[in-house]
Amino acid sequence: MEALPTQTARIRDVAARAGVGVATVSRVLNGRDHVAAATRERVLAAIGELGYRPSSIARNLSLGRTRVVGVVVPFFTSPSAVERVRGIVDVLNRSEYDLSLFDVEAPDRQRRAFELLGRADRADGLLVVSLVPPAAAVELLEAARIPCVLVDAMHDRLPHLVIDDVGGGMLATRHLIDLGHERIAFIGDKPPDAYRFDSSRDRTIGFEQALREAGLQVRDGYVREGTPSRHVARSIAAELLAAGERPTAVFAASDTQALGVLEAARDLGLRVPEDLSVVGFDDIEIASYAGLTTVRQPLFESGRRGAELLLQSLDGERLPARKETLSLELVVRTTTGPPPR
Amino acid sequence: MEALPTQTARIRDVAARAGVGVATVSRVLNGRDHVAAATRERVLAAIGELGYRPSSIARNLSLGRTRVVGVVVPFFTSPSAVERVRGIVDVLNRSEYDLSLFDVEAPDRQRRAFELLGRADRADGLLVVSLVPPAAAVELLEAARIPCVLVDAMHDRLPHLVIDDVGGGMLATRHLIDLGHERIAFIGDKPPDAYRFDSSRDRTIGFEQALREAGLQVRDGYVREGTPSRHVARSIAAELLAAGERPTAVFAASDTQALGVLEAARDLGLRVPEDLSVVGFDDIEIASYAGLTTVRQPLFESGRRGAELLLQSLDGERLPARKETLSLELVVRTTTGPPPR
DNA sequence: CTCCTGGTTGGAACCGGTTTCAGAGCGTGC
DNA sequence: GCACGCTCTGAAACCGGTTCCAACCAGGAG
Repeated sequence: MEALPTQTARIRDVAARAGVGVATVSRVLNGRDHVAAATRERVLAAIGELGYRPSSIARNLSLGRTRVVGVVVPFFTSPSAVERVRGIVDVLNRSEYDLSLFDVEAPDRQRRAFELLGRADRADGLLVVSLVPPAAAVELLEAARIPCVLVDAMHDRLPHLVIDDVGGGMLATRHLIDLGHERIAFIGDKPPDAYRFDSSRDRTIGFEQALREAGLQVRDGYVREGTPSRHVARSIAAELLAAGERPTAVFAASDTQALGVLEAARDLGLRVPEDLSVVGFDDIEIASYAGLTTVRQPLFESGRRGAELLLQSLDGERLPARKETLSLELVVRTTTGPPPR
Repeated sequence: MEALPTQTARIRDVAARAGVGVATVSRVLNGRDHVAAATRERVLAAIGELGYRPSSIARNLSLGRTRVVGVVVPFFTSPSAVERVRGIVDVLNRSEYDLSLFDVEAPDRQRRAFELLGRADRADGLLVVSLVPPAAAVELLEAARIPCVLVDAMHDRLPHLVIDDVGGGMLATRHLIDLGHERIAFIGDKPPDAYRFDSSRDRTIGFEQALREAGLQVRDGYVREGTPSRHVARSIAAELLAAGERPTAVFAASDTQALGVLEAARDLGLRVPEDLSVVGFDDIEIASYAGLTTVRQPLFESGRRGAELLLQSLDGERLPARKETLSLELVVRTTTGPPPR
C-alpha cells in the first residue's frame, strides 16, 4: 500500500524509482524511440506508483514555448465577437494549445491589453478579433517572432480575415431597392477609436453606392451614426420614424442595432414589414428568432479559419501578410417586404 | 545607435551591461528593497537599452506558479454561460491572473476536459461553470492543492455558488397563479449526463410545489422535458398548445426555451399574453428585447463572485466548502397577463 | 581606534523539465 | 576473431528566472 505522495513527484524521483536516468524518463514521456520495451515498462510503472505528472511549466521553459494562444477580443461588447471566439475555441480544442482570453473594453483597459500584447511572452501566437493593433505592438510581435492573425480587422503587415463590407452594404440595400423601396435610411456606428476596426463605414459606403447605382439619392438625415448598442439604435430609429416623411425601410449596420429599430417600430405601432422593412447585418443567433432579414457573415467560420491560419504559422509555415475575404449571403426572413403605398 | 537585438536579451545580459549581478537585476524588476538608487538607475538604463523583457515562463517555473486561472465551461451551449464568463473576465482583468478557457461540449470532449482538469498544472486555480467535476478530479485537485470554485453547480467538498432553483420555480409559478392561471404547463430539460448540473429538476419541483400550495393539480402531460435548445422547446410547445384543453400559461426552465414557446405561439396565431402567458428563467440579454417575463438570476454577478472567491483562495485564504446562494428576482414584462376567460 | 550593525551586493543553488553527447553492450559481416 | 555499427542509456548542460547566504562596505557607538 502506497502512501499518497504528499509532495508532487519530480522526474528525478521517477528516474530513481525506476532505476534509470532522467533522460530515459523524458524519452518515455515524449514517446521517443530508442527505449527498450522492458525499460519503458519499468518507467511507466514508476510513474503510476508515484502518481507523477510532468510540470508543464518546466516543460515550457525547456522548450521555449508556452503552448498558449492568446485571443485578444472586445469580449463584452458584441454577441458577434463571442461567436467568433466560439470558432476559435472549436479549432484550438483539437490542438495542443490552450486558449488565453484577453478582453479589451474600456479605453484604458485597451491600452493595457496592448501592453499585454507586447508582453507576448505569455503566448506563442495571437489572434486579434475586431481590433487593429498599433504599429508599436506589431513591431514587437515581429521582433519576438510571435505570429499574429487578425480576424475582422485589416493590416498590411499581418495576415487577416475580413468580409467585403462595401459589398455587404450593397447586398442589403439592393434587396430593399428591389422590393421597391426608395426612402431607405441607414443606422451605423460613429467611427470608433483608432484601435477598433471600423466596418460600419464601409457598409455605409456600400449603402450609398447601391442607392446611387439605382438612381436614388441619399436623403438628408437618412444616414445616422450611434453606437453598436440596441438602445441607442432604438432611440435613433424613434427619431427617424417620427419625422414627417419617414423612411419605409431601415438598414442597420448590425443585427443588434436592427433589433433596436424593431423595438422603435413596435413602440410607434408600426407593422413590420407592412409599414417598415428592416435589414440587419451579421446573422447572430437571435436574428432567426426575430425573423430578421439580414446579411449573414460567417462569424463562427471566421474564428475557425483564423485559428487554423495561426496554427499553420505556429507549425513553422510562413504565412503571407495577405487579406482573406469571407463570403456574405443575404438571408431573407420576415422583416422585409414591399413598401406601403 | 543601438542595433536591434536579434536575440532576446536575458537577465544576465542586463546584469553584464549594468555591471551588476543577476540578483540585483531581479530585485529591481520586482521592486524589492535593498537596491541603491544609483544602481537601480543603471539597471533600468540597461533594460531600456537592451529592450529586455523578462520571460514569464522562467519566472513561473522559479515561482512555482502559472499565474493562470482555468475556466472550465460549456461555452458553446448557452448564452447564460457566456454571461457568467463575462463576470469572471471582469474580475480577472483587474488581477494578475490570465484566463485560460477550457471549453467542454461533446461528451468525449468533456472527459478530455476533466483529464485536463487533472492536468491542472496549467493553472493555479480553477473556476468550473455549470458542471460537476467527478470525484476523481476533485481528489486530484485537493492533492495538488489547486483551489477550485464552482459556479452554478453543487459539490459538498468545494465552495460553490448556486441559486435557489426551487424558490425560483415557485416565484414564476406563483406569479402565474396570482394572475388567475390554473392550467399551467412546464417545459424543462431531461436530466443531463452526470457531469452537467441539473437545475431544471429543482425548478420543476418548485413549480409543482407552488401549484400544490395553491390547491391546484399538476395536470397530465403538462410537465415536459426536452433539451435546452430553442428549437426543441418550440416543437414541444407546439404539441402542448395544439392539445384540446391547452394550457393558458407556460413556464419554461430557461429564457432560450421560453423564446421557443413564443415562436410556437406565434406559429399557432396565439396572442401573448391575451391567449397565452409565458415565463422564462435567467433574464439573458434578449429577454428584454422579447419583453419576456422571467426570473432574473445574477449571471454576470455569479461569475464575478466566483472569481472573487477564487482569488481570495489563491491569496492564501482558506475557503470553506460552503454553498453561497445568490438571490432571484421576478421581472414582469409583457408576456404575462390574466388568462383568457 | 575597534567593534558592531544594517544596508547592498553577487555567486551559486534551485525550480523541473529536454537534449546533447559520449559510452556501453551486442549482433553482424568479412 | 575483430572491427564496425546500431540500439540503448545516463551524466551533465541548458532553458531564464528567483532567492539564500555570505561577503562587503560605511557609519555610529563605545
